[in-house]
Amino acid sequence: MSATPVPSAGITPTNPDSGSIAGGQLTPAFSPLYQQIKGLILNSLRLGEWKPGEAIPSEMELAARFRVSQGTVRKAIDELAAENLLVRRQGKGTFVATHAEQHVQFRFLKLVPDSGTPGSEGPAQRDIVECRRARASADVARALALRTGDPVLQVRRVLSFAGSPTILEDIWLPAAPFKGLTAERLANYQGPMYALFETEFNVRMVRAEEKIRAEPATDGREMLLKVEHGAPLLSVERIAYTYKDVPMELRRGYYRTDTHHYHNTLS
Amino acid sequence: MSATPVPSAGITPTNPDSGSIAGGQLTPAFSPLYQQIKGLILNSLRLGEWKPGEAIPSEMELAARFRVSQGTVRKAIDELAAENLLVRRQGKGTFVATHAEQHVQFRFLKLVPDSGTPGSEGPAQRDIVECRRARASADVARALALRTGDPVLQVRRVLSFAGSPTILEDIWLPAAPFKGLTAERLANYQGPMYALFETEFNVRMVRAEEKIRAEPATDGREMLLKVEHGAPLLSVERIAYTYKDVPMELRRGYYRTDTHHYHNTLS
DNA sequence: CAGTGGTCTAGACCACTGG
DNA sequence: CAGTGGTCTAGACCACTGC
Repeated sequence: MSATPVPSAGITPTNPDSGSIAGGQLTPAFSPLYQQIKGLILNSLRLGEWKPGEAIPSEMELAARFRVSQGTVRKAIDELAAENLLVRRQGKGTFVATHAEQHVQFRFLKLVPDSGTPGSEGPAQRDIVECRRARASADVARALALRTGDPVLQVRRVLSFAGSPTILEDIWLPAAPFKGLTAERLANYQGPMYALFETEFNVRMVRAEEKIRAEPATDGREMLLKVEHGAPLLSVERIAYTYKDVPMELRRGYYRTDTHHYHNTLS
Repeated sequence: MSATPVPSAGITPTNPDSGSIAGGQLTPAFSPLYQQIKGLILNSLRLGEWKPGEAIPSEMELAARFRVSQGTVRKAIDELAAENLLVRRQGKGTFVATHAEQHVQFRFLKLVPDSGTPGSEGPAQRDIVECRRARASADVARALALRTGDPVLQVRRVLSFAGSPTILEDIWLPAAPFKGLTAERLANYQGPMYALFETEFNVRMVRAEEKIRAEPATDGREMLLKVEHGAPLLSVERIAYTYKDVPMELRRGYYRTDTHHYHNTLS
């Protein structure tokens, strides 16, 4: 406990990626130890060393594995938990986040009923309208980092709350990672689509960007949502990403906002 | 440095508010020291001990003042920084967040141009259409935690980007804290409205909730935004809060989304 | 009861800022 | 150069979970 300022062994806090080209970052930035630990944990997550819902090793174990102190591992996990990749549970352990849990059912769905709490209308009814193979158009290809004409899966579905069709979604997925996805498997699965992606295709959606506009109901969408032609709908274009910021889904949603609204918190 | 497990002096980590009724929380929860420190700092912020943009005392000074270790102060400040109430600047100090800074000009405005970066169209043109005293209707009163008929200020303004009217906003403010606010003072002020609130009325907006819907342009809003009657607009209802979760503003915005979109990140 | 995450301390050193 | 926030360690103890 006296003079032993030696950081540790093996890993040193300076210049983790000297000469690396990985992130596209040109700054010769200094990267603290806990960031490197965070990267190592992230790798294990991406490679599936621990599955969604499972516990990862304890902080002490990880500290031993990486030969750093518990506090350093702790800071790495703190950030991963803040990004919703991990979930800490005191007395139990740290778990890989999943979309298949009750209290995070609607983690990526910001549409809530005007009165009542999210989910108070009972479970959403999910109807698959269509599921087919297609070729990526120019925009779809750009959004999914593919090339025009690459094979994609296209899904159209309607979500209904309390019996009323409320959301129409057109979804594009790169064909390769989702090989074997059919309308049946989608229709038979109870629960969030992203939970199915986790269990069946080992694809975990981690982050998403949404562009929101007001648009008139056209092109047959008025039929599926049972609104008048030209009625205003909330258009929500989402690109969802997996761990390494790889886009894995393009989704164009059309929300009725006469009984629901999109809720957002600014801080 | 040997056996001195005594936590500190004065403040103890257990039962900060035993018997308190404040938060509506019935749990006799244990509150860690750093949370109490956070509360003390929050009080100083609310009372204006340090003004927006100013530096707060260094971590060492605060640790001495509260008689805790630097690490404990650090954790408190970490959370306040994560909530955007404070801003850390390495080598310089920790500063009270403000809406008057270049890089946070649009902290609460999520509407961005379809192409280009936020602000790339140059500064927004702000035109005050109206600013008058009124009485709170039932909804306005509920949103602002007032009683129906209480005096409020009502402001209507149009924001234009690149010369095109893009946002129409109706704003309601409780009259008392904003006594002396006039159309002239609003019109003459360059910069975000929330920055004016900080400097002139000592009101700092800290958090906001938005409800977003798609609505047709009616009631003359089509004139001010120069769109056709019935054209879809993004309706953004915002309630903005100051430090103690006190609502201080109700704002109903109508956004044109033909050249811009509301951008949101999910994680 | 052992094991987990959560809190707190004390001290050392590093990176960044500005005079 | 001194002062700030940022990193890292080591060790103690606390709160929570489940056997």
